[in-house]
Amino acid sequence: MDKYEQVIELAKRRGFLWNSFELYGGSRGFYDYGPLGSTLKRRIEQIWREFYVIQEGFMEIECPTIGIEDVFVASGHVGGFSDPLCECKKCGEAFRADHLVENVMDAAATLNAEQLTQVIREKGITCPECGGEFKDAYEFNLMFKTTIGPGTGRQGYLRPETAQGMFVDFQRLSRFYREKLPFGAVQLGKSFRNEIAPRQGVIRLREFTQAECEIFIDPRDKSHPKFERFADKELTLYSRQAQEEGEPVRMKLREAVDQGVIAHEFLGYNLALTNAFLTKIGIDPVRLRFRQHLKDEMAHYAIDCWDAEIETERFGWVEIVGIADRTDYDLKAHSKVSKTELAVYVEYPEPKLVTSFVVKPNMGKLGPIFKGKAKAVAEALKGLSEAELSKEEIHIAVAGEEITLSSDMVDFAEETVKVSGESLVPHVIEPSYGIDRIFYGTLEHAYDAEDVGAKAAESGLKGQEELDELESAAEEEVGETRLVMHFSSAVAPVQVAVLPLLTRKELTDPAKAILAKLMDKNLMTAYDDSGTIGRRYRRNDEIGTPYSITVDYTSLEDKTVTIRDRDSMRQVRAPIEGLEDVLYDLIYKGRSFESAGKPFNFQINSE
RNA sequence: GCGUUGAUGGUCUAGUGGCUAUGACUUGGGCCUUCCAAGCCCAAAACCCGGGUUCGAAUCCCGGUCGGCGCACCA
Repeated sequence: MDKYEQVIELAKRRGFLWNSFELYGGSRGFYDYGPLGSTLKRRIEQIWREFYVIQEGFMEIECPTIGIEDVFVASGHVGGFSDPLCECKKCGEAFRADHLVENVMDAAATLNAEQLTQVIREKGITCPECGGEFKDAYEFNLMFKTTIGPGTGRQGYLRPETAQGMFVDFQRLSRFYREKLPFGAVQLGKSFRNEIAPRQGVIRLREFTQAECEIFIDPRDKSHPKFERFADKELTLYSRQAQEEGEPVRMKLREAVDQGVIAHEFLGYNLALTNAFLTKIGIDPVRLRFRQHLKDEMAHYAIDCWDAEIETERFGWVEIVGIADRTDYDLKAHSKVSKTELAVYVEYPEPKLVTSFVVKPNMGKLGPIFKGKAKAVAEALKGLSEAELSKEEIHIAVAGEEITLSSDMVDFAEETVKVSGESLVPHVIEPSYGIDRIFYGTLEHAYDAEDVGAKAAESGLKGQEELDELESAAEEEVGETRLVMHFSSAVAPVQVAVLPLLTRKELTDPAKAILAKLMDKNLMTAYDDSGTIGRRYRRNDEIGTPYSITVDYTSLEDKTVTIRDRDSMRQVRAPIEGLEDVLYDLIYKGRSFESAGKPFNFQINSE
């Protein structure tokens, strides 16, 4: 079993991830999040909200998952999100029809399926695999189609990304933020893509969760007001140049922006923010890098684009976040299709006085004389210089006809107007997170099958004598292993387990009382009194419960319990009084485990 | 979508054209247990779906579904 299999096996068994519709044989590209998975995912999303909504101030909106056609015409998904496919009659192999045609003509990408079929027929293109003939080409659109309303209804699509919601709501958002750049909004939710062949479990789904943020910024100024926060932060950058050399480089953010590796501060800040988020939820920094899109893989309108990638054992480096400067492409596209100006008015620091030469044809006189031609005459006048307009008789040519006008038919003057600002189409910085992939990443990076003997020794839980025994035993056979999910306590689905040492009423009663206290503190708590204490610790290790509380007979005497730390397996003894606050601080405030109580050195009994 | 390969309790697995289909772990009930899984007793739980061949199919054949891999695809 490779690591992916091990992680998926555990995830399935323990209620993190299940294949959807298993009862009926399943369906590819869909996964259920079980009780623990759902909780873990929600915690990840909640931390994401802390970063983007609370810290950055980009409020969350919620738009329908079904969109109308216009939206995706504007976004380019109707036209561009489909691939023309073409299958060989003989061997059945499928090819991109436009790729087949590319060699014999230019602009193959602009043709539709019908046209492509025609070209393939005319040019006699055959299967590169077997030389067979091709069937007709057809469009495979990656969007799920549906019908809105009864009957023929209106064509609708399940959204292939959440981003469009923020673009469509741009005007409303702009007013909400009192028309002051930069502003942004986020959306967390489901998106849908009818993948041709989804694989790799949760890495490529047909229904998946995105967390996207669209930040609208002033195109003339891409500095970031909080840049200093991360300026000295070192990131692993796999820039275009680094990719040529084959080795990512560690670089401080300031250097990267100064040297032009990252296009500008705003993008750089967002790389660092992503780095901070991913690290916080437990992505291993060593297995995290930022890879720059190569020129030819970047959308034509984008200025710069970086993917956060994590290393997985089976799939190698997997993209989990895309951070792009999408310029004004999206707003302009929606502006064009909706015929609405999508821009903000930006005031200058000082109003500008703009002097210009203004020509005002006197339409009251031109109209009756020139009738239908009056407009053309007026336009011609606007093109004249001051010197020409100053003459007694003004000569112009309209549609090849010489026309002479008297000077009273036009006024002109040097005019100075005060301009206090201008309309700007903002640029968009877009961090786009694939939550399901991030979810898998936290599972794989948290997963560990560790040697218990070695771990116990490391944590000082074994005596020297036993250690020696262990060493000689280790040569013979592999020691006992325990499966541990080293979730950061911020995302762990179960935060505390309460375990009476023995299943006896005098211990279970106070244990249940403690459970109630912890629940009151809003901690996700589990109670378990079945089997031996060791088994229960292991069970909780497997689901990544960071802390376990054990009630023993000493508890009855001095009102203390032990707290066990999942990773080190060490224990401290702490008073029951105030225990909920101690745990809250351990989980949310980064309080050190050693400070939580007095050391409780119970040596593991190897009997 | 094409090719290839697989599918047995919750998990991992044994197995053969033929009686009540292995085993381990897990789970539940009980016993025992004063801090790190595998002690004892009891119990629950499976041959992916449909068709065919056959006296008889979980086993052989065909199709489907799902999983792995390769090709293609991958905002």
